[in-house]
Amino acid sequence: MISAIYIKLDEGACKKMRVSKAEMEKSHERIVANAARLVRKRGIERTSVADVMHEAGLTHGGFYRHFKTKDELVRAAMESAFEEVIGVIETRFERDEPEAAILGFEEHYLSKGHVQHPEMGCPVAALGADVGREPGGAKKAFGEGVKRLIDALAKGMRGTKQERRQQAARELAMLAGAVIIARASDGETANAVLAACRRGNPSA
Amino acid sequence: MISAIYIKLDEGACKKMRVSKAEMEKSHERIVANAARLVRKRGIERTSVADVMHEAGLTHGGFYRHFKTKDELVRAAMESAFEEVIGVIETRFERDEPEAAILGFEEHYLSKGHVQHPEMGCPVAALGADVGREPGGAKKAFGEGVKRLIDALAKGMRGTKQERRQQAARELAMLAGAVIIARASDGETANAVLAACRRGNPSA
DNA sequence: TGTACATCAGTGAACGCGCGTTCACTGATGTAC
DNA sequence: TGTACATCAGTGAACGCGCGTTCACTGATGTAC
Repeated sequence: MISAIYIKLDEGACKKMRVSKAEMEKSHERIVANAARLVRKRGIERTSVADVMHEAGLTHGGFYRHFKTKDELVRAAMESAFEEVIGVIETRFERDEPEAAILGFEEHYLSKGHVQHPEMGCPVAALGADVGREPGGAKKAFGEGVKRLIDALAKGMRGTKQERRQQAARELAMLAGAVIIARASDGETANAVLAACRRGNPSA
Repeated sequence: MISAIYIKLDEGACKKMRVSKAEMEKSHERIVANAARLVRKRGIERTSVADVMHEAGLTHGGFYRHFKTKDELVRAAMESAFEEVIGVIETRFERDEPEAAILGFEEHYLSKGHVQHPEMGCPVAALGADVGREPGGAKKAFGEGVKRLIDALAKGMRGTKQERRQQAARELAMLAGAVIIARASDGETANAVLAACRRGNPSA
């Protein structure tokens, strides 16, 4: 009798077995996409491999068919997040004049929405501090992403190539710094800092 | 014979017992000072209560005579770190003219030394991202610290009180952002961003 | 000032928990014939 | 195209580890008389 019940439960469990290559690729993309979301939301340390796999609709054991270590996943997630934000900038350049595109991006960057939703936001603000404490590999990937982000922003600046790059680097530093401060502060201080960093403000 | 050896070891162990109030206060200060150093170096999550106590010359069990939770320690450490950096600014104001003091502080902030030694540096750059993910209490203390830091910096700015505050907020955001990016990037990108944020640079 | 006793700072073992990673296993997929 | 078999994506239990926190204990400190 007990044995019969056991068998019934076992049949009901409906284990997923080997899937096709195409399905595996989809799984891989889901894992990276969810990791990119979760590491930005909770930070690298507080994002567990098991959580990422669960959000991707899988169980933790299968993780190592896709990545050798958690660190490798983090790098992939970071690169995906940089792609995302650079994509946002480039879409703006396609729609608007360079200067208007940059202004719009900056406004969006300093918005309440971006402050409250790091999971869909800039990896510089969300992961910079975390990556600073990780060993070598992540820093190289992060530096690469920052470089590309600066290059994207530089398109909307004025002056020589070097001047535009420097302007973009300063702008990125200020934007990321402001959002990090806003996320870490009470509402009043957060709003004051965000407002001060907007271009339209009186003493800009 | 074995029993005799056991007793000998036990005597040699020289357990520390209850200490005087003055000594306890010293212990408390050592705990906070080491926590302030370690959380900035390794981040809040990677700093364990046991590590902090060990660095303070104590064992982990005694921690709860000083703080109710790790979170309480983190808040105390944060406040101590803010005191430290605000102290640095005020010392500069005592020695130099306001504008020179600010320029000197900014140069120091963007220096290689500050980038490489977060444990003695600004808590905004070191802890901002971490605090953003902590529950309520820490954010209030952080916001308070940021406000005081902005007020200190505002003394070296020009214009009305509001303009000076806004200028200071923008400056702090840029400085913190630049150092966070520099710490998280490879050497080349790090230097480029730091250089771009220095006042003396050609397109500033 | 001296004595008897309660207090409590600090110790170190122990707790439950979540983590990254490993592993034996399953059975559909992919391939060689 | 059909068959037999090796491969391997995904499962879920298990591992060792470090963490925050608790606890029984120790004996010097602090206090009441």
